[in-house]
Amino acid sequence: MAASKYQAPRGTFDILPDAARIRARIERTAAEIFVRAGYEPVSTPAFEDTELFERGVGRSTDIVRKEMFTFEDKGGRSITLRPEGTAPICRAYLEHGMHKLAQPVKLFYAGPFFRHERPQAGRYRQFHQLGLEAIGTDSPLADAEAIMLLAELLAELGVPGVQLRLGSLGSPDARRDYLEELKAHLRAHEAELSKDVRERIELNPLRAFDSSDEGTRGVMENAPTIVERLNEEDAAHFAEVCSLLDASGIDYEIDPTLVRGLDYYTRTIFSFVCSELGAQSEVGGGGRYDGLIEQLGGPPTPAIGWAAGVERIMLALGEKAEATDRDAFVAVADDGQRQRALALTGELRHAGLAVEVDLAGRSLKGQLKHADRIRARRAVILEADGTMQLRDMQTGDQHPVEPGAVADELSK
RNA sequence: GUGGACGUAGCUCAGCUGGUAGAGCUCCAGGUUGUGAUCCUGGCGGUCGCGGGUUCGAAUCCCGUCGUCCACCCCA
Repeated sequence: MAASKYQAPRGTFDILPDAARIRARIERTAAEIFVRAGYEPVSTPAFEDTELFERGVGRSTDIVRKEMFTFEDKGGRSITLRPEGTAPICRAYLEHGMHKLAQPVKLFYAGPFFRHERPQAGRYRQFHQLGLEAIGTDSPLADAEAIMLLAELLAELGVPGVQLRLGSLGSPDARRDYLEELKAHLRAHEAELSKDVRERIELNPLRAFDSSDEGTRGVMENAPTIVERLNEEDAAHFAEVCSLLDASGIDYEIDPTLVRGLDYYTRTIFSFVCSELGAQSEVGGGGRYDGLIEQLGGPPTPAIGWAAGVERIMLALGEKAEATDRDAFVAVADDGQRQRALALTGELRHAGLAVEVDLAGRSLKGQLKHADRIRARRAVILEADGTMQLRDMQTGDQHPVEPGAVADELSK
C-alpha cells in the first residue's frame, strides 16, 4: 500500500476527483436552494479562540471536554480548530454588528470542521458540514422554514431512507426545572442505572434517554419527558412548529427523548436520520439557540439553524461517480501539427467548448484511445498536409472539415 | 477514550500447515503503409503498512506500532 511513508493523518482523507465532483454537486445544489430562500453565504475562520467554543458549546459537552483540536499559538493564545459552525457565526454576527440589519439575518455556510474523535464510517477528524442560520427571530415560522430547507436539500439530492425526528427542549427556565425533576428521578433509581449514566446524572442527565442499558431503559420508561413539562409558551411554540410542518407536508416523528450534545440548544430541536447509514446515522440536525448570542456577550437574540454532514450525505447516496463528457479531442496525425493543435484547442475552448488535446506525445492510435477514454464526442484530427478530419467517436464516421468550420460543426 | 476484525502491486484480490511474491483490471508500447471496441504479445509497477522478535529461512508465527472498518460513545 505505502508507496510513500506518509499517509493522511488519522481520520482525514484526500478528496480525489471522483469524490470532488460529487461534493461540488452537493454544494451547488445546497447553495441554489439556500439562495432562492434568501440566505446569504458566509465563511468564518477554520480556527477561533478556544473560549468561544467553551462558552458557546458548553464546557460540560463531550465536544469541549475531549474532542477539540486545541493548541497555543506563538503569542500564547489558546486556539481551537472549529468543531462546529454556529458559535463562530454568532461571533461574526456580533463582531460585525449584524443585529443592526433587518432581522432575521439569514446565512449559510459550507466548510471543514474538526473533532478529535475515534474515526469510523461517517465520522472523521476533519469533516465537512454545510448549514444555515436564521438569527434574530423567535417565530416558529423560522423553525419550520429551516427544517423545510434541509428536507428539500436531502430530497433534491436524492438521499434515500430519510426520516425527521422532532423535539423541544423548552426555554432555559422550564428546562432547569425539568432537569431537576429528571435528576431526582434518576437519583431515586440510581441502583438500576448503568455506571455510565449514574456518573452523568449531574453533568448530563438527558443522556440517560439514549442509553441502551436495560436497567437504565426501564428507569427511563417512567421518567418525565421534557415535552410533557414545557411551559405554556414553549408548548405553544412547539405546537405551532408542528402545525406549520403539517401544513407544508413535511413528515416527522415527535421524539420526546431527542437530545443534542451542544448546550446552546433551546426549544425546537430536530434530527434527520438516514436508514442507509450505520451507527452514524444522522445526516443533518440542529435547532433553536435563543440564548447563545447573549451567552457570547451580545443582546438577547433568538436564532435557529442546522448543519448537515457532507460525508454522510455522500455515504447515503452511495458515492456514484459520474463521468463528464468532452465536446472534442484534438489529435495530430503528425508531430509537425502539434503547434496548430494546441492553438486550435485554445480557439475551441474560447468558443465555449470542452476540448482536450494530447499532452503526452502519444501516437495517433494512443490519442484516439485517449479520446475514447475521456468520453470525447468527436475527434478533430490534424493531418500532416494541413487538412483536418472530424471524427464522430460514437459512430466512427469521419469526414474532412474546413479549419474555420470546426467550432460550428462541434456545436451541432 | 473502550472492545473486536482487518492491512499483499494504482484498484479488486490469491498465496494450504513458514522456504524467500502472483492474477485480473488500469497504464505504456507493439501486432495494424498512420484512426479509439474485442483479441494477442511485451513492458511499467510490490522493502507483502511500519518496527522488532522467533527461525538456517517469514507475506505466512509472536510482540509493538500506525492505519482502516465495526460496535460502544458522540454527533454532522
